[in-house]
Amino acid sequence: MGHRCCSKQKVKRGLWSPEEDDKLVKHITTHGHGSWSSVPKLAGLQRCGKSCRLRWINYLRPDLKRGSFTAEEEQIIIDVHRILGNRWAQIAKHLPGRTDNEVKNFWNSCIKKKLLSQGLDPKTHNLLSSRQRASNKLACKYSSSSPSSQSQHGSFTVFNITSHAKDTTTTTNNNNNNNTMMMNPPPPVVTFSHQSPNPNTTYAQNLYGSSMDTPFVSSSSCFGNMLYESDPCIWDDANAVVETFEEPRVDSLPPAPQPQQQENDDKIDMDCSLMEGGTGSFDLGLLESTLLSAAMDDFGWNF
DNA sequence: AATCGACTCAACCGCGGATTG
DNA sequence: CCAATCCGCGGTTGAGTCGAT
Repeated sequence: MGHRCCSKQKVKRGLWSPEEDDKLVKHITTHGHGSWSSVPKLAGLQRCGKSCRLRWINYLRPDLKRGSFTAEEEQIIIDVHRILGNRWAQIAKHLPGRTDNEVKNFWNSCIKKKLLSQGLDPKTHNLLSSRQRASNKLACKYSSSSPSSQSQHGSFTVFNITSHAKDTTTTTNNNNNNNTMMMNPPPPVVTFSHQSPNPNTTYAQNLYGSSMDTPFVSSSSCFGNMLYESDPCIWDDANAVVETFEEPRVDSLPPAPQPQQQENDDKIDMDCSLMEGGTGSFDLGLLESTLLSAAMDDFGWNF
């Protein structure tokens, strides 16, 4: 076995020792990482480049924020995951100081269970069928007694959110003197004002509440045009949604697109339920900034 | 005190896309 | 073009930890 990148070398595996960390930090802070495959040799480490890269990105980077996720961060993860699916690296870009690995772990250990306990499918964010919910009762039971942060903010809603993309011109990049140390540009800052949801309010009511008095198409079209002009393929599916959209009955919610499929198709699809309450309970600012930044990454746009 | 099961999270693996020769 | 290599990503694993019994 062994990594392809370092199959010829004898490499150490497993947890990193403080000495190894020290070597890696010293090397990267003085020389930058350059080519990761050459880092182990230059830094005097018996590790493969891949392992060094991972250690640096997930643990040693100076701009990492340690500690547990805040309620705000958690909400951002849920919202962006709803849009992008399991694109952890993209999601992490909305959380300065957090890594994709951290976000992924947090999702798998906490958020997933919390969504299940809310009767929501963590993949689609849609309401689980009664059968699925029944099979998840165990998870609910677990989750309700979970010591995780949920107790701090009670039940949450994916929808009762307002968000505003803020000034994105503020830059935090202070590593200009070493381009190998450059961090990602700061993501759009997104703020939320949480509303305390009524725990008795059903998901479906949130999703297609009677407040939706603005036609779906018009509420989304301004945003749609923006991306459509840039890349029509993004909106292939969305158009399909628009064409087939009709106000669903509570018991026949349309399935949200599967994140996996989205990835395979390399498209950014949008769940029509996302457009719920086009009149305001979901602020398009977040959606806009998220999709736009994802699109910029996917298509290599630079402004 | 010992055991066990659940949970967390750092690290690894394999894959696919990009780059290079 | 094509093969080799590099890089980044998402999925998975397993050692360590913690709480319940």
